Amino acid sequence: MDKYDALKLENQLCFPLYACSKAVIRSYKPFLDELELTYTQYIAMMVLWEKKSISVKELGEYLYLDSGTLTPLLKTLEKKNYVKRERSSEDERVLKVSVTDQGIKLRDKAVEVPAKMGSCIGIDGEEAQALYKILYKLLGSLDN
Amino acid sequence: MDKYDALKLENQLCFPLYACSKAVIRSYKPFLDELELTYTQYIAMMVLWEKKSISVKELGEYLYLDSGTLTPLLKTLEKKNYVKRERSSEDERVLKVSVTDQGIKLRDKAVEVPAKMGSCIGIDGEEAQALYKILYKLLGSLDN
DNA sequence: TCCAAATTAATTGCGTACAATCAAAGAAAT
DNA sequence: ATTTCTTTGATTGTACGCAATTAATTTGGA
Repeated sequence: MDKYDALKLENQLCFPLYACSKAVIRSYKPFLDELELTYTQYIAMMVLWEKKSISVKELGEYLYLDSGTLTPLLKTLEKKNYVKRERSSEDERVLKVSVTDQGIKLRDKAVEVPAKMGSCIGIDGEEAQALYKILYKLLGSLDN
Repeated sequence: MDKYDALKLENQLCFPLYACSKAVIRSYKPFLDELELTYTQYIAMMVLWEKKSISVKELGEYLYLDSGTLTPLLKTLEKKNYVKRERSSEDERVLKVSVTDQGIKLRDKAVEVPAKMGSCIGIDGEEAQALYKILYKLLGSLDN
């Protein structure tokens, strides 16, 4: 009809993506507050729990985040005693981030979070599967 | 296998959602730079182009954003002469935002953006449709 | 060996996000 | 009319996101 139809909010794919992402992160907040973690800190801890020790660069590759975001975030996690930051002795440019004992303890509390969140989400398993698949495809096509 | 499987990044639905949202916004940047708009300013302008004049509260309802985000953003758009901000005479609490002539001109440049973006997205129409539908369902279930 | 290029974080600066609080204005009730 | 409640934005403070720049270090030639 209208030559400006393409600019209507309801005709965008980006907008529900953007709004959903924020809505989901908002839904995590009450659970993450109990762990004193923000959402971004939570996903950073996820990688750290798995890898135990990792460079800032590698961590950024997993999370699609750069040092401008990660440096202050990791300093905050260090203040909370969840991680330790130290330069690699082989290559002084590399900063290795590793989980502390406190950080490891946190994992047992955190393991409850995904189930709690799952019950907030109003789509069924099949849709979640489909969503997951399309999102990773889209991510793969945009990333680089 | 592992009792901590639920905490793996690849088992989260939230993460690709979060990463995709940022990746898409990043992809818009080169096109929006030409209009001197950020992504959030762009979607705010979308609503304003449609509605011509709207209160901050209503705008926030469309965008799922609060005044803490919108007030500084709208002041920036006002500095760029794309919008005008003035109190309603009927109810002084209400601040009406309206598009200026400059703002209306911008629409003709912006109308090219959705097509340009479309060609960046690596999923087909059917998948995009499915994604759109699931995202709005999820958004509806979380929002309140 | 020495120097240019590349790698890796840190820093800076701007623009969101959003919770929490505040203040002003209007509405509603007795 | 006075008080109370509600609505609406603005403000403040914390935490991202990310581009751009800088600094330190290592690597890879000539």
